[in-house]
Amino acid sequence: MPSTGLPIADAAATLGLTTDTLRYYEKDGLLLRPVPRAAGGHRRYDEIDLRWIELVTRLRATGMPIRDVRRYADLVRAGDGNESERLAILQAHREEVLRQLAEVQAHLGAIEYKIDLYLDKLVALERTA
Amino acid sequence: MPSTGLPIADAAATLGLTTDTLRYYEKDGLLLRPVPRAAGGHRRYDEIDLRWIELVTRLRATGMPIRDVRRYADLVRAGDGNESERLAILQAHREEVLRQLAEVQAHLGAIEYKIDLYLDKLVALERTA
DNA sequence: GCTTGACCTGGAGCGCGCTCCAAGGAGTTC
DNA sequence: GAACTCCTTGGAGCGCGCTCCAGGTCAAGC
Repeated sequence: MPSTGLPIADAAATLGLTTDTLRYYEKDGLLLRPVPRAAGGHRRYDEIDLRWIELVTRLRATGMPIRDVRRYADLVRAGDGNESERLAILQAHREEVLRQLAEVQAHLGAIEYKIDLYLDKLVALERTA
Repeated sequence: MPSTGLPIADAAATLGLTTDTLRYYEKDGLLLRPVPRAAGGHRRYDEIDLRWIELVTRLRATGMPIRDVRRYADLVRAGDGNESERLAILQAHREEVLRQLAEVQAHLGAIEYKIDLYLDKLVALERTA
C-alpha cells in the first residue's frame, strides 16, 4: 500500500495554515479522525481530511470559537442520528455571523462618514493653497 | 464650578463598556486627554470624551488593533496639520474592513450551503417517518 | 554509510485585550 | 460619626488561539 495523501507541509500550504496549527487542531479534537500516518509516523492528509479542515477554517474565519467547532466535530464523529443538533449549531452560528456583519457595517458607515469629513477638509485646504 | 459630566459607571453604561475598560483605554493612551476629575479625584466624562470614546469603540468593533487606535489618537492630540495622515489610517482601515467583510460573506455562503444540505436531509427523513 | 531535512512529541511561551483584585479614600445617608 | 457605596491606583491574572522550541526519529539523496 503506497502512502497516499499529502505530508503536513503540503497540506498546510494547500489550506493556508501552518503545520503547527494543523497539529494543534488535531490534538484539540477538531478533526474527524486522527490523521493517517505513513510508515515512520509522518501524517498523510487525504482528501477527506482536507475537506473537513477546510470547513473548520470557514467556521473559524467567521468567528466560531474553537470549543464550538469541537462540539460540532464531536457530533459528526458520532455518526448518523444527530443531524438536527449539527444543524442547530450551524444555524445559531449563521445568526451570530449575520448579527456581526450588520454591526460591523453600521460602524463602518460612521467611519466612512468621518473619512468624508477629512476629504472635504483637505479639499478645502487645497483650494486656499 | 459644579462637577459636570458623568461618573465612570454612568459613562461605561452609556457606552456599553466596563469601568475597567475605560480606565484601561485612558492608561493606554487611546483617549484625547486625561479625563477631567471632580474634587476627590473621581473621573467626570464630558460630552467630548464620550464622543471620542464612541469613535474608539467603532474602530475597535471593526477590528482595528489598539495600537492603531493609539496612533490615530496621537495624531488627533497633536492638533491641526496632520489630517492627511489621519485620513490614511482611516482609509487603510476601511479597506481592511471591506476585505474582511467580503471574506466572511464568502465563508458564510459555504456554511449556508451546508445548512441547506442538512435541511434537505432532515426533510427527507421526515417524509420516510 | 552519512548527511540533510522533513517530521515527530510534549510542553512552554506569547500577543492581545481586557478583567480582576487588594488596599485605601471620599462623599452621602441615617 | 458609622455604615455604605462608589471611586482611586498599581499590578497580577486570564482566556483565546496559536506559535515556538528542544530533543529525537526516520527516510531519501549523494
